[in-house]
Order: sequence, then structure tokens, then C-alpha cells
Amino acid sequence: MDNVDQEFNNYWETNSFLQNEDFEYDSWPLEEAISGSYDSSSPDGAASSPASKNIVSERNRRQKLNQRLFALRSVVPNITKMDKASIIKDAISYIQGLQYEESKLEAEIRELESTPKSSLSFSKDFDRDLLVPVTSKKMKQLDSGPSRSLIEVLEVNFSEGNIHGREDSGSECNM
Amino acid sequence: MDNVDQEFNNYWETNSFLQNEDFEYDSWPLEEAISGSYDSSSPDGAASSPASKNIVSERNRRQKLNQRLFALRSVVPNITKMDKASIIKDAISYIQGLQYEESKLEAEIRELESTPKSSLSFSKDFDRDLLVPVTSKKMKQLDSGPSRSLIEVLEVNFSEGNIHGREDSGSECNM
DNA sequence: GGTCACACGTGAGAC
DNA sequence: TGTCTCACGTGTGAC
Repeated sequence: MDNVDQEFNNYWETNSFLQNEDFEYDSWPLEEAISGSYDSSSPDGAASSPASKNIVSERNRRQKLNQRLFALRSVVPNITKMDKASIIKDAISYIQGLQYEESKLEAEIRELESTPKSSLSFSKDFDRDLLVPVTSKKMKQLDSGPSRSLIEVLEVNFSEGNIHGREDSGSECNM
Repeated sequence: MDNVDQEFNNYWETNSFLQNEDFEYDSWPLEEAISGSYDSSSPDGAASSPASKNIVSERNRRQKLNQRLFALRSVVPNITKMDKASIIKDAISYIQGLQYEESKLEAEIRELESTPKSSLSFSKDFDRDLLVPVTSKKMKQLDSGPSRSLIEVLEVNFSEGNIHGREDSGSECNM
């Protein structure tokens, strides 16, 4: 069922070639994580390469975007393809399905909490059976488990500490 | 704090496309409307499409990806920044928030349907206020919910190269 | 021998 | 001043 992942692992070049074990100074603006296979060859003494810095910065940005994309992929339960566009497409479908279902659940709760207990059980069961088989009638398919991937994230959290914290300018978690 | 509220319409170049608010973004037509006056001056006699075809194809792909990204942006209610990485970040946060909230609502419904009416309303309201303060459709943001730091953890996980897809193994422990 | 999808480096533009 | 983000074209590898 998850053979998609290995396929994915072959498909994209899996640019995981960055050693991330550089817990360094608390401000991490940008660090070149890739071992430079090309020489700088700028004999300017304290030569911070003018153009090479841009290159590594760009590469870093690109990598960040890919990581985000992977994170998005892992959050969406059913991904069909690994195309960087299909990932976003599935994510959109999934979001819309969740929104739809959530509004429906909310309406159901609202109705259910303000209902005389006579007709309560009837309408409840009806609605619930209606939306269990598939998420919505407009979607093609989506929605496996409602909240399973969050657990996966949690278990990732066990194995690994937080490293990247950049660009997430000041927002404190409230929990 | 972090509110960098600017006019974001000028940031990216062309945001004209992207229809809104109807589902079904699928299978859009691909068209090329660029000025194809690139002469590659191929030394070969037959100048069919030596490299220019690749160029237009690549450009088309890039445009498709941007379009998907805009679509993703439009379905996420609260977008902080327009950075192509922040869009995905907010989308992930939103998805996780929706998943969490949806499971919560589901549990609530389940509890509510199999509960005598006496203690029903009490526990319901309690649960709702406790962990979903912004449940309604007018929620201010559920971005900065419990799932903010999880994205970073995921990113760390990906950048480490642990992309084997082991993450999808079903585990049902619910917090 | 084609297309598809990708990463890469580079110039431009916006802060 | 520099830094950041972007689109672009090009080469490569996988179907």
C-alpha cells in the first residue's frame, strides 16, 4: 500500500544529502550544508564569494520548499502520485473534503444538541451513515483516517529533535 | 508580531488565473501563448524543435505548479505570507488543524449520540471549549494551534533522508 | 528518440 | 549596502 513511497524515493532525486547535524548558533540564517564539490578559488583573502553565496542560498531555499512539500505530502493521507503538482492537487482536494465534512459534522452537532430527544437518534443515524462511506459526493476520492497522520508526526517527534527553526518569526505555541 | 501584512498582489507576477470557490480543479487545459521567436540556430539543417520544445514544456509545467499553489492558497483560509513555502506551511498547519478538529467533532458526536441527555450537554461544552476554542466557521486562525512545530519536525525528518515511507504504518494510538 | 519531471545556476526585482 | 524570492533556460535521468 505504501509502495508509493519507495517509488518516490527513486523518483525524485531525494536530495537528502545535507547533513543536518549542525546545531549551531541559535541564529541560523543560512548555512551551506552541502559539501562543496566545486572549489571556490577566490584568492581574495577573506573572500566571501559574491556569486557562490547566492548559489548556496538559492539551493537552500529550494530545499526548504521541497521539505515543505514533503511535509504536505505526509499530512495528506492518500497521495496518488509524487508529482510535485499532484501532491498539491491532492492536498487541495483533501482540504476541501475536510472542510466539507467538518461543516457537515458541525451542523450535525448543532442540530443534535438542539433537538428534542424524540427525533434525535433518528436524524443522527441517518446523517452519519450518509457521510461515512465517502467524504462527499463531489470529491473523487479522499479521506482515509481523519487524524491518523498527526500521530505519525508525533512519533517522528520522538525520534528526532527540532533543528530548523528559521523563518518562523515570532509565534509562540499556545499549547 | 509576525504580521507582515502588505499588498500581496504585486508580489508574484501573474495571479490572474485561478478561479475560486468551486471544486474540481482537475484537468485544466494547457496552452502555450508565449512568443516563440527563439532561434536556437541549430547547425543541423532540419530545424524542427531542437530545444525550444523543452523550454515551453518546462515553462508550462512551472506554470501549472504555480497554479496549483494558488489554488492551495485559496482553499486555506488564513495565509500569512505569500512565499511559496509559507503557503505550503500554512496549508499543512491548516490540514492538521482540520484533522484534529474533525476527529474531535467526530468523537463528540459519537459521545453525544450514545449519552443520556443529562450529562450530555455538560461534557460536550466542556470538551469543546477546552481544546477547540476556535471551532466555528468564523475561526480566527487555527494555524498557530498545536500543529505548528510539527511541521518543522516533519521537515527535519525529511531532510534527514528518512523518506522510506515507513511513516504510513497504521498505528491507532490516539492522544 | 521521445516526453516528463526534476535540480541546478543565474539575472532581475523587491525589499 | 545586502538578502530574499522568483522565473527562466539548460542538462540529466527515468520512463
